[in-house]
Amino acid sequence: MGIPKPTAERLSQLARLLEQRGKPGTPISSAEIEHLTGWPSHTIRKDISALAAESDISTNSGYDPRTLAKAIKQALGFSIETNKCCIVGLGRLGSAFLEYSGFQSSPFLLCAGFDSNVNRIEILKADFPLFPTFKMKEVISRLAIRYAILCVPPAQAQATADKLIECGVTGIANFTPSILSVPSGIEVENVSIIDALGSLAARLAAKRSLQ
Amino acid sequence: MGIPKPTAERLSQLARLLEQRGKPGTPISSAEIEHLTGWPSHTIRKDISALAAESDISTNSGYDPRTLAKAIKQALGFSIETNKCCIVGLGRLGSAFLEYSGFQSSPFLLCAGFDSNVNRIEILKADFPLFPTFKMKEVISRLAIRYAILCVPPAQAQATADKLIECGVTGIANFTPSILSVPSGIEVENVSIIDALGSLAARLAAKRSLQ
DNA sequence: AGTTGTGAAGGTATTCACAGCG
DNA sequence: CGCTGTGAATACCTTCACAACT
Repeated sequence: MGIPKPTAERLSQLARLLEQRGKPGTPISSAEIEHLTGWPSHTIRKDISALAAESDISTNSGYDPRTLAKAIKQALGFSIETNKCCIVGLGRLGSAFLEYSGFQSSPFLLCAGFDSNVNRIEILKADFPLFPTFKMKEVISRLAIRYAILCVPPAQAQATADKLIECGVTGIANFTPSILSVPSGIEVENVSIIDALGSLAARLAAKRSLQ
Repeated sequence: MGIPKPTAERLSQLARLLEQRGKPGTPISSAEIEHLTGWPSHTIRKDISALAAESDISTNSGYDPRTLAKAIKQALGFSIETNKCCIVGLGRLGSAFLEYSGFQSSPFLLCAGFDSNVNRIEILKADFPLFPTFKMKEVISRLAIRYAILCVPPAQAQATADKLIECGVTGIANFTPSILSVPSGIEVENVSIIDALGSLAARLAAKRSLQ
């Protein structure tokens, strides 16, 4: 019941791939997706079958990109509601997300930024308002924000996370190298460049060892 | 044979946690790690047992943080050699990594940055040299760089990746929203804020649905 | 007591192989 | 035929339960 986590991750990336591929009219086969992504074609077919979508998704020469992308987004709940997010910590990393282009076709909406340095808030520009940290409680509850992108210095990570949770945030994308501890019911996703490089190295080492 | 991927990810984070915890002398129990991370204590014990480490790693009241951290790093190949990395694309996101503090206790060494905008290279400061893009081939092969952190605009992502691979890079941490296609033998790790938020949302939805 | 360590059981995801369809 | 779709087999990871140790 429900879509397996690894499957959901692949499908989410597949939807992005379909959009960036262009040629929305010409069908795409599981073999072509294998070539583009490296995932075996049978895995892709299984993943797609988990969508339990209508049958007009595929033809005799592959999948229809538009229909498939739509089916994926629907199955993953991307269209049901837009989830509000805020950025916390507008240093180099945090402020980089102010102009990140990837949010458009996603179910997530950036709608606030916070930093304890009032000066920064006045200098930086964004499509949504920026606030000093002491207004966090008021803004997060007023806008009903449920997700936070945490980009503060490592030493402040845990304290800031605690505060966010108190304000009603239930999901934290943690760009800090700190490991956060949170009460049950709250989810954290660690987005660490070190972990990313680590798993690259591990996979390359695994390949090496089997000749 | 070999350490399972999910286990390796948890252990890598655990090593960071042990270091940031302080008190390197006082033992830590699997129950305490469960409290800090949310991973069940039996999973942690299984993970640690996969290290096949010497027995002085644990006492009757828990694990010795220093010994455990060392054992993890060794098992994950963190100490065998330092892996050289470069940053490609020094816009907001890329330049943020120039001052990222998480590299110290990792097996990865940032040793070059590239951008096509010569002006940026002169303005930005880093502990390692920055080069214009046309020197990529020469620098990457001279320094024997094998990992790249890709931070260019999405439209240039695939072309830049192709070039990096041609230069000898075998692992790419892709911070771009683009999905890259690469030949076999090359590994890509997608580090996407959208995917991170997506998996947060999926996990929270799963929790909701089971009451 | 309170801890780790681990074989065995259970659950999930991947891979296979081939049926079915245009 | 080339393609998708899917039950069955396999491999993998997690969870359990309890023995062993201090």
